[in-house]
Order: sequence, then C-alpha cells, then structure tokens
Amino acid sequence: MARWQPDSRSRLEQAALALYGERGFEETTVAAIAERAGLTERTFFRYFSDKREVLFGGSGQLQELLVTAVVDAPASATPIDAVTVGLDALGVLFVGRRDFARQRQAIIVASAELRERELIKLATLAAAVADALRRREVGDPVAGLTGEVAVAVFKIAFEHWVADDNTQDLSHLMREALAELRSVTSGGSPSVRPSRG
Amino acid sequence: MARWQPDSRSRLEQAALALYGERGFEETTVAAIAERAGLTERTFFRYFSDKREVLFGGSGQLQELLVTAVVDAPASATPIDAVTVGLDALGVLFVGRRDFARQRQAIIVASAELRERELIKLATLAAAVADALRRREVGDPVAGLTGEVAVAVFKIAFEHWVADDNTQDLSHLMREALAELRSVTSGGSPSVRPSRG
DNA sequence: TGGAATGATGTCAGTGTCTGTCATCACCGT
DNA sequence: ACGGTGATGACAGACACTGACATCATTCCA
Repeated sequence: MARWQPDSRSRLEQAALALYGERGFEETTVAAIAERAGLTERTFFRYFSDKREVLFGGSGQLQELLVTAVVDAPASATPIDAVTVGLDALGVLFVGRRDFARQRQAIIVASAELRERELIKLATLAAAVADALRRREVGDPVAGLTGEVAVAVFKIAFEHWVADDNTQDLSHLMREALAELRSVTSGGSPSVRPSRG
Repeated sequence: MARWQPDSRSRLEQAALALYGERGFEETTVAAIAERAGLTERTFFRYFSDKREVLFGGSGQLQELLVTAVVDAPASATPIDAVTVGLDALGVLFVGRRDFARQRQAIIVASAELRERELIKLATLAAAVADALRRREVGDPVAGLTGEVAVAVFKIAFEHWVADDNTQDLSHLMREALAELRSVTSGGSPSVRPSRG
C-alpha cells in the first residue's frame, strides 16, 4: 500500500475542472480544489504555479507538436506552407477530445482572468512558431508575422470547432480559416500602399 | 482650499509608473504607490480595479479613436482599407509621447502579469474593430480576421517604434507592417513565390 | 537487517491583493 | 444654519501564494 494515492496532479486537474464548471472560477477556492482531490492547498501550489495554470497543462505539448512540425517541414515549403503543415499536425491532438475541449473552453471564456492566461499561452505559441521559422532561415519581420498568422488561424478555427453544432474536424476548419485570411489581406485597393499612399 | 489635493487619479498613475520603473512591478506594493501619492491603499482600488490597471488608462481612448475611424471610413473602402484608415488615426495619438510609451513598455515587457493584461486589452481592441466592421456590413469571418490583422499590425509597428534608435513615425511603421503581412499571406502554394525572409 | 537518504505531503506563519462596511469631513444648495 | 453629497480614511476579513520546517513510507546500501 502506497502512503499516498497516485496521480495527485491529475486528481487536482479533475477536481479543478469540476469545481470551476460547477461554481465558476472566481467562486472556487484553491482549498476547495485540494480538499476534493484529498490533498492540501500547499500541495496544489507545488504542482501548479497558480490557480489558473491548472487548466493549461496541455499547452506545452501543443507547442512542441507545432514547433516540431514547422521545423521538419520540407525545405521547399514557404513560411506559410510550413505553418500549414504544423497546423495539420495539431489536428490529431484534439481528435476525440471535443467534449473536454468544450467544457474547458466554457470555463475559460466565462472568466476574464482565464482569458488573460489563454492569451499569453497563445502569444508564447506564436513566438515559438516564429523561432521555428527562423531556424528555417526565415528572416524578420516575416517570421514574427507568420507566427501571429498561425495562432490567429488556430484560434479562430478552434473557437468554431468547439462551438455548438459543428461537425467538421479541426484540421478542415483551420484550412478554411487560412483561406479566409488570404482573401482578407489581399482585399485592399491598390491605392493603399506602404510608401505614403 | 480644497480638503484634498486634486487629480488623485493622475497622482496615483505617476506614482505607480515611477515605482514600477524603479523597483519593478512585482516588488512594488499598492501601499507604497498610495503613500507616494499621499493617499491610502483603499483609495487606489477605488480608482483602479487592480494593481495592473493603473498602467492601462489610455486603452479606452485608443479603442474609441480606432473604432470611430473605421466606422467613418468611406463607404467604398474595403475592410482592410477601413482598418488602414483607422490605424492612421492612431498615429496622432502617440505623437510626442514616445518617451512615455517607451518607459511604460519597458515596465510591461518585464512582467508576465502585465504582459497578460496588455494582451487582453489588445484582444478587446480586435473585437471592437470587428464590431465596427460589422456595422459596415462586413460579414464573418472576414470581420473577425480583419480585426486580428489590425491589432497584429499595430502591435508589431508599436514595438518597432518604441525600440532603440528608430526615428520613423508610428503611422509609417504601421503601413510597412501591413505591407509585410500582405506578402506573408500571399506567399503560400496556391499563389506561389518563396518569401524573401 | 537496520539505519540513512529520498521524496511527496502536511503544518504553520506570514505577506500582499482586493473587498465590504462604516466613519469622517469639506463642500453645496436651500 | 442644515441636511445632502462625494471623496477619503480606517478597519476587518477572505483568499492567493510563499518560505520554512516536520512527518513518514519507500528505497538504497553497508
């Protein structure tokens, strides 16, 4: 018999998800999460740096997958092509996890603090993609802008995927969003020019 | 003789800016800010919802200016053109304020908490731009994507403007960033050409 | 085999953010 | 004068988070 139950981390994650869903994020205390997990408040903070972070354990894996795919894309691929390959790789990560993603997203959008945390995770992701592109000899500011584009596409497709009665898969929605973005940025009139138009 | 010194709000803002700059954000207590402003901690929280918000008083004005310009852009303007008009309008807001902007930005980039707050302000701005475009009969997802593009362009140009020895004005840098973005999104397989990087 | 090292957890005290509540007191209109 | 108003102070308290030390099953090794 082990002295402690195993999987403290995942028990804390599950307890937090449940309580945030039931009572809301702000109304849930860390003490309550720890109690439901059969642990103490102090132990919660040993696993998670703060009360929000317990919802973002998967962000590291997401970033690793995307960065690896971008770096390993064919040498002939343009920056935007490499990013497209990366986004395709993300599709598999979410297969079969739509219900979980939906529950988690409902909690996040309901809390300003959690939305802040999500945004900085996405910004970190964009920076990581930009770095990956630079390893492909892509210069600035193209690398930075392409990183922003990748995350914008992911974000919009993800929101669409999680929303209500959508049945298409995430990869498909990401390709759609990218196509839309192309049409937006190519929609300006010729009179609008970088050099003092 | 007034019982209290006037301009409590701006005294608190100045005290916070000074202390965040001297000691750093995390190392500065609200009590210290209030004391330097000749007020109490409780009064600080009557003016600002939290310790970070004291640095973001100008975001409302920024948003109003951008949204108004987008809404009032010529009816013939495409979504991306309307946004370009809006970004031009922002240029004047920062004229002569580069030193202040630089000092404030140095504080923000040094703190993860403040970066989070900045990101949600920018996300709110993007949403406001999207709403403004919808008032121009622009549909989704073009409105949302164009809002993201507007903010990405502003963000990158602003960072460049604040950085080191740059002498060009903000409006010019925003037009440059937009042109770069166009080249990024048109660099994929469907319409060819390797990017310059 | 027995004792020391290890590692996850508990306990406790303390700091700082933020909120609710009530008191204070100059100013203002009547 | 007098009561209303509005900005501020004073105070208590909840909660997030941290540092320091204690506990104790497991494991390692002489």
